Formats: sequence, structure tokens, C-alpha cells
Amino acid sequence: MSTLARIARLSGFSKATVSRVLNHSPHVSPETREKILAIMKEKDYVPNRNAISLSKGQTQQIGMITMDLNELILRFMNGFVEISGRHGFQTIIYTTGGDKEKELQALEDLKRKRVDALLILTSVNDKNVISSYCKYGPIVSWQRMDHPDIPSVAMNQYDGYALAMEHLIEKGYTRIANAFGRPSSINTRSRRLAYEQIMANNNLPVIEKWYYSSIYRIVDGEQLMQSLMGETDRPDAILCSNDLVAAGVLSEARRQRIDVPRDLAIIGFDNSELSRTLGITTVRNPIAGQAENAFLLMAPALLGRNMELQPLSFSLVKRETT
Amino acid sequence: MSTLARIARLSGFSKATVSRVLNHSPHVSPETREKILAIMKEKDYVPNRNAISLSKGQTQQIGMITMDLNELILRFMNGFVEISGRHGFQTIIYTTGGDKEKELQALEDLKRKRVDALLILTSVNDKNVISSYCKYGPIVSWQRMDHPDIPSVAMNQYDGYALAMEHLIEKGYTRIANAFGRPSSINTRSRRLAYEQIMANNNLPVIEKWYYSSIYRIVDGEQLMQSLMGETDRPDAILCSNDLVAAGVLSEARRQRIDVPRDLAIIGFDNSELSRTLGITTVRNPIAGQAENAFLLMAPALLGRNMELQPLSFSLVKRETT
DNA sequence: TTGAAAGCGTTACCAC
DNA sequence: GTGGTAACGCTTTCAA
Repeated sequence: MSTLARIARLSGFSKATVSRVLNHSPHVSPETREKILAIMKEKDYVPNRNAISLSKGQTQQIGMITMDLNELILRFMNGFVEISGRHGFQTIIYTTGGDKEKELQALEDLKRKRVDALLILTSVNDKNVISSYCKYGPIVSWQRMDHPDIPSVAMNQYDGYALAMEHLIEKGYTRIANAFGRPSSINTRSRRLAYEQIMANNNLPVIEKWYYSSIYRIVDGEQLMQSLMGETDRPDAILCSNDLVAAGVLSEARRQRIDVPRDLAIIGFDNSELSRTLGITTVRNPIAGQAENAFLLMAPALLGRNMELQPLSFSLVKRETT
Repeated sequence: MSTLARIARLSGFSKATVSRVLNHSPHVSPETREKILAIMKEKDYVPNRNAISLSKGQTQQIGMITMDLNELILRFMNGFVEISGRHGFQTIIYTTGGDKEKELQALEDLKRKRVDALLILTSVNDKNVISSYCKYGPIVSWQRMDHPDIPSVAMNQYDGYALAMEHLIEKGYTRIANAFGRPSSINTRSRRLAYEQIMANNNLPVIEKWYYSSIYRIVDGEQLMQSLMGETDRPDAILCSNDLVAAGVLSEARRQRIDVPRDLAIIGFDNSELSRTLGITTVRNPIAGQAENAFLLMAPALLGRNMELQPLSFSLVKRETT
């Protein structure tokens, strides 16, 4: 195994000079550089990362914490991996499965300098517990943390929902059902607010009996549609918490011979792969952009320079269900 | 920032003794241990991982290389993360996007001791290039590599396919179409062999005109079903390369008012989340078991002791499409 | 049971 | 431009 010291010995130069070559220092004569590089190549030398990390006090690794992995999380991760890779950082994933202890392990890894920074996608520990680790390195979150030390890149769902609402009303749909996700989450509150305000703006009645919550997956969507079929008074549009739900609603509607979009409009959320294949109108969530911003928020601490966050916005992807 | 040296100074003992406490060495008196532990707690001490890694020459990190992330890969990864975590190893993901250069970076990381071992899920570089890194640490692959130095945990798809075939025949389906994946892959060959042999064993005719290949996704399944509708001579069962394809076939069949499973049986592969929600009969692929075996193959090099691989087998999950 | 000191493989500061 | 050398924070002999 060849080391920097060995290269120094073989080349006749000092370790310092060899190190300079490694780090592209301008204070090395071209001949020296060539000579040393040649020996490195010959001896198949590569610097030991641990030694570098120890010496520099930085590992060039960033940890990503999540309870589980799903399509959305993956899209965020991929975006984050991409930009951090461009800046020379590797990423390591901590899947906690919702276990507080496992999550703490990840936080401890910031303290013990295994990672230089942490990205939280979904967490289970109390925000004050988490924020107590901020002194060891930058921590940025996707989900809102409501803590001054932990910035979040989450977007206000109001805007995305509003886009969908306006589209529906413009198309003439007014009897709108809402399939919400977590009952009292901030996102649900924002979405509900968007629905109510835009209905009011258009002098349309808010129909609370068509509020559904805890609707997350395909089956939930199917069941929702089924229970709707049992009633005489039915909505002419359903705004879904995500694309999975929309897919469930759509497939059940087809099974029930309902003409989509003539008799029922369906809108999903997130613009996932599934919505594309099934042709579901949906709201595009700029996830890669949020991931990028997450890294940019860490940049000052990591790279020593501020970087401008990019402005993000939702957009509507019109397909065959509206 | 407290270091081991500081703890030693404060406690009045040497660094060696403090290190012994850290590593649960039996050669420390209980009182000394207590005293030192108390000071560690008080000073909020945690050992620096880089220093440990450098000193030991091991990082306790394993790299996982993949071109991209999908549900199957994730299941494998989760299984691997789980077992390696139990043995004190963390995992780091290298997503290459099919870029040979990026993949090489990961291999270099084995050389520069950022990771102790590598797990290859999908790779793009030549097996000889990859195997040239074997001298730096254990490399295990999911996909078959056909190289003596790189063991694989892939399973013989013949067995899984045979299970599905026998189930179909037992149920009375004989006019079977096959939706294969990559045209000339080893998996496709095994599956095709299984189909042909089992048909032969039952004195049934092999129908090559119903061989389809390069069928991977939902839309591919839908299209396959559509093209089948145009013909007069139709199969009474379709064996799909994976659950996505089966989902596509199923949804298109429903759209075309075909009675599943009376007029058409559908079997998927992998027992994914989707097959469960849609009620598709499928072949369960013991992915977590394979992931576990992947770690066990590394165990000798990593832990210094041999571990017995567990025997794995496919099984059939019967649902509503057969 | 404990301590002293030599690694581990780099970087970075200070001379020259 | 180049070299000497002290960090970085731990583990691991070898003695005592």
C-alpha cells in the first residue's frame, strides 16, 4: 500500500511537496510536479480519505435522515445527491424506520464527525433534541421544523392547491371533494384554506361533507370512490392528496363506468411517475429544486461562501382527468 | 471539543486507559472505569470516527453501487442496511446513473479506504475492471458477474418461473403468453427455459408467437394487452416479467371488459407493493434474504469469521388474477 | 491494572 | 519552491 511518505521518499522530495502536488498548489515547479505525478501513477497511489478527514476535520460526507424510502423521498434524495456531488460531497442515508434511537445515532454521527452536515427528510425526535446538535454542524430539514436553528425547504402547499382549484373552476367544476392527508398537518391546513378561499372568491359554496382525511394510498382512493357511489349527491371533481390516491379514485371510477373527465374530474399531487403513466392531471412539486436549496442552505458552513437560493413554484400538469 | 487526551488529562489516567474504557477492555479496574465514564459524560465526549478509522484502517462503512433506485433495489438495500447495521456497519449509496466514471469513483473509494467493502446492485463497467479492485476489499454483487472473484447472490429465475407455470397449468390455463424483460439476459433465458420445459413435461405446445420481450413497465403491459386485443387467437394467461407489467396488463384488460381470471389469468413477479394493492398473483422473490447473504459473503473479510449463508427459495403468492 | 510512546496518513505552518 | 515538523485523535504494542 503506497502512502504519501513513500511517494516522497521515492521521488526525493518532501511530504510537504507531495501534498502540494496533490492539492494543486501553485507553488510547485512543473518539473517537480511531473516527476511526482509519474511516481504516483507508477505506484498506483491514492490518498487515504481517513487521513485527510482527520487532518482537515471534514469528511465531505453529508447524512440524510429519513424514516422510510418512497418515490417522493427518493426524488428529493436524488436531487440532493446530485448537487452535493457537484460540490465534492458524498451522501449517506440513515433510514430510521421511525426509531428515535436510530435517528439519534445519525445525529451523533454529526458530533463524531462522520458527516459534516445533516439533511432531515422525515424525523421523529423532538425538535429541541435535534436542534441541540446544531452546534456540531449545519442541519437542514425538508419538513417544517418550526425552530430558528433548523431551516426548512418545504413549500407552502397553498399555492399548489390554489392552482388546481382555479383550473377546476375554470373548467366549470364546482362541486369539489377534497381528499386530504394527515388531518391536522400544516399542509392539510394550507390546502383546506386554499380550497375555502378560492371557493369564496368565486361565490361558490364550501362543501364540508366532502372533506375526507387520512387518505394516503391507492386503496384509500378506491374506497373513497366506492363510498361516494353509495350516495345520491355526488361531487363532480375530486382533489386528491397525492397521485396514489388519484390513481385509486381513477381506477375505481373506471370500474364503475363513470366518464372521466366529463362526469368527474380528478387531480393528483406531486407529478409522480404513476400520474404520468395513467394520464392524471396533477400539481408539479419542484422537488429537485427544494433539494438543491437544501444544499445551498448548508453551503455557507460547508464551503464558506453564501449561495443564492433559487425561487421555486408549483405548476399544473394538465392531462386527461380534467 | 473534547478529545480522548482531554479526558485522560482530566481523569488523571493515561490515554491508553481511556481508550481501554472506550473499547470495553477487561483490563480496567471498575473504579477507574466509573471515574472515566463519569468525566466522559460530563464533558459530553464522543470519539472521533475519523481518528478511529485512520488508526484501525477500517471505516465500518460499506458502499452500495447502483445505476438508479427503484422499488426492488430499495428492498434489497433496506435488507442489506438492516443486517450490516446489526454488525456495526453503515452503508453509503453510490448512484451512478449508468456513468462508468461515477462508478469508478465508488471503486476508488474502496482503494482509498472510505469504505471497507462494496455491494454492487447494478453496474456498467467491465467485470475485469471491477475485479481489479478486489484486492482492496471484498466486493459482492447482486447481478451475476461471472467472475471468480466477485460472488453474486442472484437467484436462478428458473425456479420462480416454474412455480408460476405449474400453478397456471394446474388451474387449467394452457395458452400462455410470456412477457419477458431484457431480450438476451440470463434471467430471460432461464425463464424461457422454464416455460418450455414445463410445457413439454405436460405435453403442451410451446407458442413462440406469444413471446414478447423488452417489456418492463406499466405502459408496456398496457400496450401488450392492446395489441393482443387486435388478434383473434388469444392467450388465456399472461406471465409477466414483473408486477408493473402485470398491473398494466390487468388495467387494460379491465378497460377492455375482459373477465380476469376467468378468461385471462395474469401473474406478476417480485411480490411488490403494487401487486398487493391490485390483488395480482405473483412470485415472491426473497430479496431481503439475498441482501442478507450478500453481507454474509463479506463477513469473512470484514469480521474475520465465516458465516453460513441461508438457503433461499421463491414462493407463489396467490391472489385474484389466477 | 496502568502508562509511555510509536504509529495511522494526511495537512498546514514556519523556515529557508 | 521546497523542506522540517507539529498537529489531527485515536489504537496498539511493550514495559512496568
